[in-house]
Amino acid sequence: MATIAVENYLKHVLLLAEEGDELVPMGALAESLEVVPGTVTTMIKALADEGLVDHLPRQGVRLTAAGRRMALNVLRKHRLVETFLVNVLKMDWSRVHGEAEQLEHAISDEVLDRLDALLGHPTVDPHGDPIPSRHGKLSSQVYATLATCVTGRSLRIVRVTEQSEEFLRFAEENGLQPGTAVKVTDRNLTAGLVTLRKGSARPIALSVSAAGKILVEPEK
Amino acid sequence: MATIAVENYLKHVLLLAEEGDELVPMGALAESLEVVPGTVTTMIKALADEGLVDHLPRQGVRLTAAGRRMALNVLRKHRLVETFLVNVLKMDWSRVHGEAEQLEHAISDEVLDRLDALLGHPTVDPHGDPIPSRHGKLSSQVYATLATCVTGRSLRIVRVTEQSEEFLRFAEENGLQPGTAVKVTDRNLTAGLVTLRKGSARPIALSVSAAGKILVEPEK
DNA sequence: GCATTTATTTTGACTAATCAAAATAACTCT
DNA sequence: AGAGTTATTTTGATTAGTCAAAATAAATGC
Ligand SMILES: [Mn+2]
Ligand SMILES: [Mn+2]
Ligand SMILES: [Mn+2]
Ligand SMILES: [Mn+2]
Repeated sequence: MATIAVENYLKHVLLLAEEGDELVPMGALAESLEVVPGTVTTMIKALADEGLVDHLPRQGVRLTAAGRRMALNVLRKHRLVETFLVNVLKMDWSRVHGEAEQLEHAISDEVLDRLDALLGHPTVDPHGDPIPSRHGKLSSQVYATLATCVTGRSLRIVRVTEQSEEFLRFAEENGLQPGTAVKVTDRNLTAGLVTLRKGSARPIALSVSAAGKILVEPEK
Repeated sequence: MATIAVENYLKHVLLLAEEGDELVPMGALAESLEVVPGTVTTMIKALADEGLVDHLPRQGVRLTAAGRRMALNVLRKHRLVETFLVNVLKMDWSRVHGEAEQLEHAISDEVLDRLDALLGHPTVDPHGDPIPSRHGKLSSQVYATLATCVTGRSLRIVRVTEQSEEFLRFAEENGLQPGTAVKVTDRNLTAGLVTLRKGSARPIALSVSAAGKILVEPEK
């Protein structure tokens, strides 16, 4: 039986590998899990013995098929729970990440399936993060960001890739949520500033780094 | 921060004390928590140091006010989660106990409040178990059981005090759930048998010990 | 190419929770 | 009251997960 710690390690390896089977450096994993590097080395060696990851000493770690399957199941729980908390319990999208961090380890596969049905089999969570399918398929579509997209064209926000409460609250206050139509009116890389406009409302200014967290697609 | 183990210990002390502040023997706690007695002694001494229980060596254990508050909060989560699983996710009442055993440790007080509102502030769970109020009030009404009630009178089932899947499935198959009207037609204590009737349907025979798990009130 | 910096691993220690088995205290029965 | 039984506590180990700090390997800079 996977413990909570094991589930968290696997999920973080999955997220840090950012689609594809790149090696995740131990330091990145330690940072992401908020533990010291030595702890990660110890734990990863144990997970490697269980056949859940491949550990290339001094290089990094990568999920095995078995590890990936478990990680995707945890991620599916996380994102479906977030969707439930926002859509059904009407919680603020900036607060659900921490809740889901706990609940993802407490929900059985049966409850997961019923939640999925209750929610109408959503494919993305409230932040636009893709929800892995029941059979382990995870959409890996690549989107432009407000820092990299074309300017002047009408775009639709599809995802906000940042879970911090502050950022999400800020985005919400400015109506920058999945589904919103926006247009980048100006981008000054020297100043590190992106200016955009929602419909005919007053323009919004964003740092390039903040803009990079907001993914968009061309409005059809 | 209370760990999962601490929450479980406190909840089991609460349930075993059966309303009132009787001392719970260490052996009963060990049995109920499915750990060996020595483990309970160790853990209870730690909880006593934290001020969550009073430990009278060689006699037993009892919750302090602080411990009772925490235990009631866990129990409230447990029973509201069960209610959610049955009423919203339509799970079978015989399967929700195990799920709630995990979820009770993973949901925050905020989610708890929202679940409570979503469910319409229920006062009992699907088994008829009373749900502690938000402010720590737990109904301790005493009911007759099918093994002790008057015979011949029309009664209403209010609670089934047994969480085993087998028993709950059996009760469900015979329509013996909270809300159902029944009448004890015969009780033979020598044979250990109770016979009852639901409306005009065929009679149902129960052992006295099974009948003792089903609580009833006079039909008004 | 060697010295320095950085990342990773190792070592030793700690905490929470548990068990097995021995020790002890408290009942029970005659 | 003493013997035997039962419940509880103690003692010594074990496992999972963690940190601090020392050791080592790899990469970088000049
Ligand atoms: Mn988590
Ligand atoms: Mn999300
Ligand atoms: Mn529990
Ligand atoms: Mn119940």
